[in-house]
Amino acid sequence: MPVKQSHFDKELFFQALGDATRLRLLNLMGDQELCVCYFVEVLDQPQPKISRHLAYLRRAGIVEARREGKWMHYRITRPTDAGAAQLLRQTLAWLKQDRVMQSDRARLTKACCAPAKFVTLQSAPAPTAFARTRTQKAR
Amino acid sequence: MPVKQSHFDKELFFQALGDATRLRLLNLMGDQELCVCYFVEVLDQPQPKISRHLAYLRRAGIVEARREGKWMHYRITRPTDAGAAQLLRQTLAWLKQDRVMQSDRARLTKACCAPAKFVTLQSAPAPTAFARTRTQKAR
DNA sequence: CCAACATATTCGTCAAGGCGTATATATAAT
DNA sequence: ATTATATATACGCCTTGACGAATATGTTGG
Repeated sequence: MPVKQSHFDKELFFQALGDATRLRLLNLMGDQELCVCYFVEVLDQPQPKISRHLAYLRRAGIVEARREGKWMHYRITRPTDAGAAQLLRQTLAWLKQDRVMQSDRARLTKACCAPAKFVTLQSAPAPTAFARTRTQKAR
Repeated sequence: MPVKQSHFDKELFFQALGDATRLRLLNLMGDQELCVCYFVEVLDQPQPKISRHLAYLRRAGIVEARREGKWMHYRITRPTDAGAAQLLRQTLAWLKQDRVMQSDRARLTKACCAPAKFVTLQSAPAPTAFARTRTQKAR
């Protein structure tokens, strides 16, 4: 007898990927957890817009959020569906080849290594990947 | 010096995949060329609806069309962008695991092997994959 | 409690796109 | 030419979702 397959919504999955801002957000997250303020800073877009797109990705089951004090950290989730997981991985790899995505990542690195230069990031928590390279201002 | 990358529209690509009907159409095409009337028959949806979705896929550069007399044959195109091509291939493989997609394929096989049973398909050209298995009614 | 800060949500507006219905176009057959 | 057949497009209606602006929520520190 066949195994009851979890009904993964492929339509919703692709719709979530069908927006340039959301693709840029996913590219920035990549493998590391990121705080909202970094998205706002790096993409230079209004904070409500960023939050709305993150909420969309969350509803689609592509990202998860974790609260740490005032800050919200978003990270990419491995979808329950194996096919979706593989497609997502491959999509992220695809994005890395994109010019715009590369420069986004470059700006993120800059912001993470020298956040004091950005007024809005002075007290932001550093992403884990960069945590060791800076003095820890946030608890 | 870097090679000038063709600006493949990833947003449009994913949007094209973000619709259940279009996914079903792509699944039916798979690797073979198909005539519009088969889509209409197998999916049991109004013909204008099918045509509109095929037009969408065409605009997105995912399928190509070929006219043969009164009939239009649609087939999946290999996208110019290598990453998109791989994602598309993988998506098609993913679809094959889906219940609905499997039953769609089963109905297609039925329609192709015994089209005389379907009034609307009596004079339809058989897909190439099935051409040898039937008497050729269409030129 | 209150102020400051980070983030989320709401609201009104607008464009994209899905649908059914009707109609137009293209080709073939008579 | 006319008619039938296959497919495409146009129209009106409706929903989704993207946006900016304003406001609400949640958390920390005084």
